[in-house]
Amino acid sequence: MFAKRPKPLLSFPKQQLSNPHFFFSTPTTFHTPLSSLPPRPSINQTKQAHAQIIVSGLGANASFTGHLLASLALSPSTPFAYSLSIFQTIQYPSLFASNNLIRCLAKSESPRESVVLYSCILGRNLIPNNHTYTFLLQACSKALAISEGTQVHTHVVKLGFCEDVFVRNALIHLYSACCRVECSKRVFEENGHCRDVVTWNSMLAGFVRDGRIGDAEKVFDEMPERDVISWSTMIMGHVQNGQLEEGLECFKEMREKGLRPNEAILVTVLSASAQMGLLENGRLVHSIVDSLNFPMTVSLGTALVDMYAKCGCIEQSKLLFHNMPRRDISSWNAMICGLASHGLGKEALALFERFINEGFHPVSVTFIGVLNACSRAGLVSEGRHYFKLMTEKYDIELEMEHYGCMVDLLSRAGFVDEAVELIEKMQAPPDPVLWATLLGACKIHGSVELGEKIGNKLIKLDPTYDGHYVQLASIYAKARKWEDVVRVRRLMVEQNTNKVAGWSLIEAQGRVHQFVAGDREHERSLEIYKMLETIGTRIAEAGYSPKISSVLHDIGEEEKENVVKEHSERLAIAYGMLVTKVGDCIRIVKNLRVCEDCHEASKMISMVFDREIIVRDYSRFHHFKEGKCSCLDYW
DNA sequence: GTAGGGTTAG
Repeated sequence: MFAKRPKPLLSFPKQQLSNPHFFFSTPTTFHTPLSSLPPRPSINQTKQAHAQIIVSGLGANASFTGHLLASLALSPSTPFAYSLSIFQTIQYPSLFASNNLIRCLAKSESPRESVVLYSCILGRNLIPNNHTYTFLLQACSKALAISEGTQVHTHVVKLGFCEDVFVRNALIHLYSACCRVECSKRVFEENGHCRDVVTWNSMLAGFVRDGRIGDAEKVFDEMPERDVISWSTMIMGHVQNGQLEEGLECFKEMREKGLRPNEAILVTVLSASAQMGLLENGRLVHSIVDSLNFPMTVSLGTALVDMYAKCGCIEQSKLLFHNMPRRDISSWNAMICGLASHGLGKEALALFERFINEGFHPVSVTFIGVLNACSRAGLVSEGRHYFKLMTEKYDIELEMEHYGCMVDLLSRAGFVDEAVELIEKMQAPPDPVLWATLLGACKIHGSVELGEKIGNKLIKLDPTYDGHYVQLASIYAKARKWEDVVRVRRLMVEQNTNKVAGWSLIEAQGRVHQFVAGDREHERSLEIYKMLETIGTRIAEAGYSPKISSVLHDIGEEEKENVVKEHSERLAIAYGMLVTKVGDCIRIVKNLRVCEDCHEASKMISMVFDREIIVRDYSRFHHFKEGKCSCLDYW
């Protein structure tokens, strides 16, 4: 019925699309001579079959040619020009051949063209079928052509394909790809009887893509059957939306059901373990990779390198990196950044040089690793050199993170004026984080005057963030300017700021134990505090005295000591001492930076109890061993 | 005679 319409329903933006006659010009010879096409090994077999068809005189047989197109549509690397040239040899293309050409277009670089071809189908009195719409909607999704897609939807309704599960699924996918998840939901809810696992997965992916994790979970709970794609969508949904624990929990549930994960799931859960610093969990995933005989692909290898580096096992990370059968730029980036986070600056720079010598071209992230490596190891002249190199030689655009590394490097090394100059010369308005970095350096160098200026500026910029008050107050505290400490603290209370609670976690006996300062919630709290006492006595005997300048409160010295003694990482270390064997390494992850006193205490604990303690703080790793820290007190 | 959903890494 559509073919009889004088004008097609669709109003395509023709100026951007091909001439419709292009598709149905019905030439009897090839539009593009076979010999002029560049050789593509992946379609060689199809070409050979094509040649056979021509040689055997079946070139004009529409059925053979239709099948040839169908096979070309299956190959992802077929150049569209080649498929088109075959299509154009058919004098009267059937719907079958036309559908397969739409399918070829859907996979091509110009999927939007498929609507023109569709329009030609209508003009040639061919009646589209369910296959036509599946391919056409797929093409509209790829082109993010919502306007054309919506018009195609009206045709679907008029032609009565609303109950075809393939067409419905393609519609749900189209709307979610074009950020119209409410429309996806409407299609999903209409004809509710007509659903299969793909329908549910498409709706699930739609909510995930839109960040509606709650709705996605509801769909996931309600779906009558789940396949590996349902699980991978849900796990990735959690992880990509920052719900790391939920992602790991979902993975665990999947494993309990006896399902085999795919590579994407494994990479995602490795990433979640890495972000949380959960070494035991990461190791478990690694053992699954091995036991299921997954090949060590670039993605899996990179995820493992990243996980071990972020969980404190830099040696294991290096070993895996060097044994990777193949690496890509991300593998190198992960390794360079990993080395940098462990303070192995020189090693990171040496690896970067090897990377260049092997012919790789660095990207923005590579330089974040390189500049971080310089900053964490105090390599000032190297930092200046690479900062220049990235723009002048590699033409990489400077981003806020690069400035962040440079400001940190310069100001911490004492070149505060140079850092200020760098910020002031920036073309884009500087992120307050840059000033906050400078403020941190002012604390290290005891620059009260500049710190005061920057601190007040930051407080004015964001009066609700407590971090700026804390930093400024600790600058005053270090200078023993208690009146100012009290004033800033009072201001902080008056402004009703949002306090970021500090926490530390430790994995032990298959569980994650998280502590906050002064925490008494843990089931073994009494023993933990007893252990804290023992630790305190033993390290005091060895010559430790508390560094309490980081304590804000205008309280007595003794009380200050108690406050730092109960910092979250002390509680985590004490718990670690309770539950691990003598000589075992204790691994802690915390969300804030290590305070000066805890850093000193950790060094002493490592010596007195002969324990290696590895702390991942907000910005880097600290390996405490035999009374020393890998950061050499430079952090 | 043709079909669909999910790809990770600082």
